[in-house]
Amino acid sequence: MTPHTPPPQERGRRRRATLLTAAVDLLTEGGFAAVTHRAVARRAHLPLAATTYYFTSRDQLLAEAFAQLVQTELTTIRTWITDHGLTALADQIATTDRHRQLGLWELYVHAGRDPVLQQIARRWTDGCVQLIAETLHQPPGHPRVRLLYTTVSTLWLEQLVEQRPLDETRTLLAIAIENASPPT
Amino acid sequence: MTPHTPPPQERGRRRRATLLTAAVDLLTEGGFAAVTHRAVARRAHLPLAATTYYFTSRDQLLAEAFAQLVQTELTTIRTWITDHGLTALADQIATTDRHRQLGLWELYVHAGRDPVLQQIARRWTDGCVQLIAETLHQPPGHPRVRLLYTTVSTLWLEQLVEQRPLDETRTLLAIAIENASPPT
DNA sequence: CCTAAACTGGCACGGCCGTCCCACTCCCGA
DNA sequence: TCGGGAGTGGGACGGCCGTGCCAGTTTAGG
Repeated sequence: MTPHTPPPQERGRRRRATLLTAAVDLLTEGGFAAVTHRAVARRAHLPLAATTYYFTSRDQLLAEAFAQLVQTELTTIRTWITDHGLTALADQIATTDRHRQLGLWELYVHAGRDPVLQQIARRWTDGCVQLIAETLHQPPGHPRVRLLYTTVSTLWLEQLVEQRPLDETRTLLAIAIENASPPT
Repeated sequence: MTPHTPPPQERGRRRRATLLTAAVDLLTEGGFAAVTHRAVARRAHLPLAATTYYFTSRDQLLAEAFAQLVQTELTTIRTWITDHGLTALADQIATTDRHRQLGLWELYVHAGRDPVLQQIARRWTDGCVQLIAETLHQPPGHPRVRLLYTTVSTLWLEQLVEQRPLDETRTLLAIAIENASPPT
């Protein structure tokens, strides 16, 4: 009857992907509550039933959207860091679409109540730590890396939510990076 | 007609407080979406219309509940730190009701989309920083304090959402506190 | 004591929600 | 070529939502 999993036919696979993208967009725009079957279908220019045809439930749709968002953001950040360096991350946060990342954090927190999402949340953290480890040329397990990540993470979220003046964030970030640099 | 503000009469003021408490409870239990007029009224053993009588809208109710939650949590943590020290904060996180704090963070992130909540979110951050400053006997503006807060904050949220093994959190927290201690 | 304001509580409207259902069309493989 | 499963789409059901309405009741203050 209903696949709810990778659909066998080409057109179906494309449709599923379209729905997922629409879900991610809505998530980033209106957050969480905006991701309804109807809204997703409308955004994807597909009939309402398509959403229940390709996804068992709204929860599954949300989970997959979260996973996709995590994936996308991680690669975006990786590119940015490669191009501009870790120190400039503060500006990246200010530059990039706030809502996009607010949606990510919204789901991240929600993951605390949902084991399925929790797994994806861990992937997000691991990915960020990994990224910082690469930048610092240190193993991901090292406390220095881990601690720098915690600082980056909070500054990031704080910037998104509270929109404090940017220069303070920049300063703190610079200090934290300095502290975390290997003694050589 | 409707006060929507501090009600003049005693009974009314009590009722309003009851509704607020009920809202906080629901927020912590089911998160965000669980705070509906009907649910709050039911929880407070009051008729549905009481919620619209004492609060202009659901948004206002949520905002006040958030403010109360922030207030409560801050004093709780202050007490804990005074009694057990900053290092033991990791155990506090594990001990205290997870859902209660998940609700707080949920609203914190949501504050990124709502200017009214944003103000309360800033109060939360400021309160935490202040707390750490007191513990370290240093001015709240000092980068050391600020940076220690970022670490504590992330470890806290991470513990709540991802439920990683506790000892790693404890270790990292200890290192961070060590780093942040004044050189003397 | 009595009147106006504060408060109560039941009710209903309109809307959006997730999900299910079913007749229909298309396209792949035998 | 043709049968059947994959895919489609329109509609409907039951439920919960926020909010407005209003006749009734209580209570403070003159």
